[in-house]
Amino acid sequence: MDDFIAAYRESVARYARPSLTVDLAIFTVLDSDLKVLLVERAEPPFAGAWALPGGFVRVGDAFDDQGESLEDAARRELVEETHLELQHAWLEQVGAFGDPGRDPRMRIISVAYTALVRPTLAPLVRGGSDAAQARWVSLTELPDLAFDHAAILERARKHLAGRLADSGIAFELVPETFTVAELRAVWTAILGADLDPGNFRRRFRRLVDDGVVEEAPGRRVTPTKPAAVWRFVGDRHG
Amino acid sequence: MDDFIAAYRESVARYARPSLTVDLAIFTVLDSDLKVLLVERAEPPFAGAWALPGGFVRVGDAFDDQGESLEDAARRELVEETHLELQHAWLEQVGAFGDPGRDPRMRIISVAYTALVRPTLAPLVRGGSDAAQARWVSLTELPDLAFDHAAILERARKHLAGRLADSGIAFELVPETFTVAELRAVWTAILGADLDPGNFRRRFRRLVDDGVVEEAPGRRVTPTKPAAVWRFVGDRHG
DNA sequence: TCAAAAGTGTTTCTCGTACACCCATGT
DNA sequence: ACATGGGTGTACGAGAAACACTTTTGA
Repeated sequence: MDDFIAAYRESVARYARPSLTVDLAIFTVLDSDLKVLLVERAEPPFAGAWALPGGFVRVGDAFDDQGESLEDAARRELVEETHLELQHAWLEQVGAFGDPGRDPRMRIISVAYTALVRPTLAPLVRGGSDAAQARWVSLTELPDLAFDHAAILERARKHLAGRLADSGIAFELVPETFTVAELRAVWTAILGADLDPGNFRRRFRRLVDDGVVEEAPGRRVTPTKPAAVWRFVGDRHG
Repeated sequence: MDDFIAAYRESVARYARPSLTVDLAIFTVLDSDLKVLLVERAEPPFAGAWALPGGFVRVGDAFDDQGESLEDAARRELVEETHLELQHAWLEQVGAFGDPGRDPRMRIISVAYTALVRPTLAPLVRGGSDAAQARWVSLTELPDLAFDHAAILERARKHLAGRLADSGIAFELVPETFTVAELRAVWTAILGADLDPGNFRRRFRRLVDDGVVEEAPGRRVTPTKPAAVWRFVGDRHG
């Protein structure tokens, strides 16, 4: 069997190989507005331009160590680029982007991931070592992005919107306890469209009936009538 | 600028590169049953086992030629593996699969695509040159698959089901002209659940009202009451 | 005339949408 | 007391689901 493997490594080696990266569309919601984490590139190509954080995947060819998985690479980059404890943050693959010419240096395949960061943690991101700076940018005021990152970001945003209704991702973007209005703000930010407060409340009540959320002690301090506070029940990765 | 590129090709070359393939989940509907095209592997690893058709992506590092795009590679494999004129078949990316160890030879990243073949063409597939044989296999009687192709196939099937309602893919799996019952058979095959004939007919009528389908001349020859025949209007890639 | 499938109608329930309205509270 | 946002009620319509029913054909 090892003979076969050795022989085939030889034969397969004839095919040229691309470089492999992961790029991350890391979202949060601040001020009822969907924002994405961008880094300013310090080095060419596209030095000085804004880009999605990302990096090369650690790849090996040893029989017993072929390197890290794509998702592990994405999580590693997520932690490195934010300097936060986000090992358990929600993260999902968006797809592969590999058009020739997308990186002028060489053929690079990028596997894109989307991740979510709680707004309570969002202000604490410090930026990675290899990037000049990192910044939360509203999707409504995006600068020109390096490479094909504008396309990646657009696909990531659609991916997120598509998963909103049938997964618990909205709960990833509110504090541990939250009000109905706060959750609705997340939905409107992701969908980019207003939702009727009354109708949203009814959907919310269904979640309560199903045991998905439960009332939490305490109330929000507000300049007006204080809203009830709720908590998400169960693992957030529905 | 070329200096930069040269310098960075050098620096980036430090990162090991994986091999890159595309794998295809090619579906059709035969006898009201969703089937996928499998090939019997002629060579190790997994010689003799069934697998999804696929192959290496042509990758280059020349400044002016970085090789073919992922989708081009998928289309090329689609034609090569079926020996049919399917350059314009419906085809969509499912995602990237790159777990270490998924191929025992070496680190290989596979970008999975789903494609659809019209049932009228399905019996004509001859199989690729590198595979022992190709066969349409019902999803209900799948053999063990090579590599992680079982996982890829499952994701592809879900991708298909998710796109059924909001895209015109069902029309890709019926002849140019079709009856309501034939289209319903495609839906039930993809969803794996029965649909009420009456309710489906009403949904269908809505499509007629919206101008998505129109009546076509002729009737089906059947042993019983002949059904009206319809035609899809507009480009099929909604 | 009979089976089989095409095609229609009806009833019920759920859910989205729009919108009016009451209620509680901090200022 | 009053503005503000929390929270409730209602009415309409689209559409899913279940199912009975009529119609049209070939055998």
